[in-house]
Amino acid sequence: MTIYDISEKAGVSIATVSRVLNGSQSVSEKTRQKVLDVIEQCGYTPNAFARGLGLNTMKTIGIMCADSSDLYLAKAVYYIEQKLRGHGYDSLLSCTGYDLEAKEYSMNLLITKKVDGIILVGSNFVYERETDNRYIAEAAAQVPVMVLNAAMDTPNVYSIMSDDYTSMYNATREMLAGGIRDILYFYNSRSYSGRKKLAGFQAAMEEQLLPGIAPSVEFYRGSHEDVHAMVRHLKAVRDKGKSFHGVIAADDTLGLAAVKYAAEMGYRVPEEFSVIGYNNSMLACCCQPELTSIDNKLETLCEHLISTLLGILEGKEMPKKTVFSGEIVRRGTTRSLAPEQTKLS
Amino acid sequence: MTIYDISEKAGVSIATVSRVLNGSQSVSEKTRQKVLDVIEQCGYTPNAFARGLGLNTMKTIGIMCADSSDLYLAKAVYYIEQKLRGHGYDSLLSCTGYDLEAKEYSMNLLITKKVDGIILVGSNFVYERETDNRYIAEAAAQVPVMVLNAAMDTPNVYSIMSDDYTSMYNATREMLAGGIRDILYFYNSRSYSGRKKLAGFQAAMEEQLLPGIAPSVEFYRGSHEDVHAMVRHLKAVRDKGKSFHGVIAADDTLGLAAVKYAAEMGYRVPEEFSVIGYNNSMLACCCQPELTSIDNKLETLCEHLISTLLGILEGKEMPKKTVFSGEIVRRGTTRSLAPEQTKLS
DNA sequence: TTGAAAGCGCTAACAC
DNA sequence: GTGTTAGCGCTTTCAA
Repeated sequence: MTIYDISEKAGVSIATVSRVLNGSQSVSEKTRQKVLDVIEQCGYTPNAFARGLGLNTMKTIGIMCADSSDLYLAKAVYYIEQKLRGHGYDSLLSCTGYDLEAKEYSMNLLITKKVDGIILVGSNFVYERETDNRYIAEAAAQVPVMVLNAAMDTPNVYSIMSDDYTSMYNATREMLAGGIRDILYFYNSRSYSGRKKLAGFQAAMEEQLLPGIAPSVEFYRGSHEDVHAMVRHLKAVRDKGKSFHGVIAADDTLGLAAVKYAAEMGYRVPEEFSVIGYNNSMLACCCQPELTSIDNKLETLCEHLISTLLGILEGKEMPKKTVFSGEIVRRGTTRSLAPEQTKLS
Repeated sequence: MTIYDISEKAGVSIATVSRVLNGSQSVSEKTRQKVLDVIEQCGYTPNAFARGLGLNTMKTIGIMCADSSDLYLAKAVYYIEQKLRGHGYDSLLSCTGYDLEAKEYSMNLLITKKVDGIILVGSNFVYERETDNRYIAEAAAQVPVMVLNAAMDTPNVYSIMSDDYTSMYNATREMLAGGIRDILYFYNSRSYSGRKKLAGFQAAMEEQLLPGIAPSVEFYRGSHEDVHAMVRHLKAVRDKGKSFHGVIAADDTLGLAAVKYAAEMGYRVPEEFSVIGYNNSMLACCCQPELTSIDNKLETLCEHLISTLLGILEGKEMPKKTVFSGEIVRRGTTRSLAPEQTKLS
């Protein structure tokens, strides 16, 4: 069933059918009705490939995501897909994993499929070394590239992010204000936002520590889901003699592991041991006591990401970088402070 | 940059370029090299739309998923996307929500986009009423439809599932064998697999209860992520005078809520209160004590789903229905039984 | 308001 | 082994 069949049955030319299909004004009401009737009756739908060929777009956006089963990334993908479809765009999903080569490969595939834009979900796509980000710049030469949670100063690359540095800085200050000095920073990613978070922690710590003393940080390499391995990691740190009574985690899963660790060590939380997580995911409510965590306004970020992208696709000038601030959500793993106490001297 | 440009620069016809592109044998090594050089040098990539139009496929599979931010569904989507891409297929993701109309709409969109097949992730796509499943049958008239975790006896619809009925039946028997009689079944979905699980629970209970006494079941309607609301729901049940010392949950989130509930009520788990969850997700390791849960082998299901789909697309005859059995993973929320005790008299 | 016809860029059947 | 050419099904000038 093609446009020719319809035009024939309706006794008009294919051009007229095409006009009806595309809602052109210059078709008489009578003709339109006749054509619509035939279309309805035949259950005809235009061939998307042919249309794509003519218009050079199939209204599809490529979404790249290292691991869409990660709680946080999955939510982002979900928001993004929903909002895109609300605007008539389809989403081509590509779960790339964390390996650079795989990312480059996926990126090329998406470009080959002629998507109208690419969204990088998660800051792990942006590397520290300029050369490792060339694949993004190359893609951006073809289509607009949106980056969630990371910034890149590259033409046609747009960033939407939360101010992770400041969020972490404030969280650290707050824990310090609560009287905890031996804080361990527990993280599992050296991504763009991972680096910002770490820097925020270090900045706050260095204001308080004696000069020359480095803040404690621990990098966890294992599976992002293996809470037991995270707990083991913390125990190993302790067994090596590094003592800590507070953990600031780059992620709620790590934070939850810290809560479990505290329980296993017999610490009372938050009296003897404090924890702050990141992302304010459902995990924060899954442990006991519940986890204080930083909300980075994911849905807002995604909304802005999409509206920026749509603007670009319409040819509008849009901001290259949009930054929102995060917010600490206090629960049971941190001591509540009197308002004046939250300010450090 | 088109195939014409390449053919011209290489001094051959477009047919030859096309042959090189598609790895045809009947091209002399010399010509092939020349063409490849030009392609490389120009950075040419074939236009996917034109190709799609000619071949009538763009090697794309539509993935429908009510909520890809759900822990379980997200994992399924992840596995499926990975395996598809491993076989050269792209994934068009559509998060439909739980509303029937939205599902019908999304399904049509995917068909319109001319995907090669559709995968329904999660049993909530299959309704109890035959007429509500017409949209699936209609789609299946166009392309193969794969259903994860639900069965449908419809041409061109293929089901891959875990035996939820038996898993739940066994889990319930095991809790009964542990000496708990006042078990509450806590669920939040009347999907296909939701109905099977419920039936498994009821069957096991009815073997033990006095005739005429109905097993306790509670349906939770709230957000799938709101653990607090789930706990409140359980408290409300208790406040209405229904007492229970065991919870079998249709989902780990509900199970985790039951563990929280027990803690808030001051029950010792598992001595005074038992819980079994479902899906064996990371949540099972997030609560204290850790949650006994049923593993339904999601990755295996997804693997078989994909290989079945690929078989169908190659024109092979494939099984309409594939069933795997689940497995109970025992953790801290159930009493461990001596082997002979696990058998009920 | 309508129609004829020229692309869009590729594949594949057929001829050489 | 290589080239010619006819589609694939649509959009969009340009004329009428």
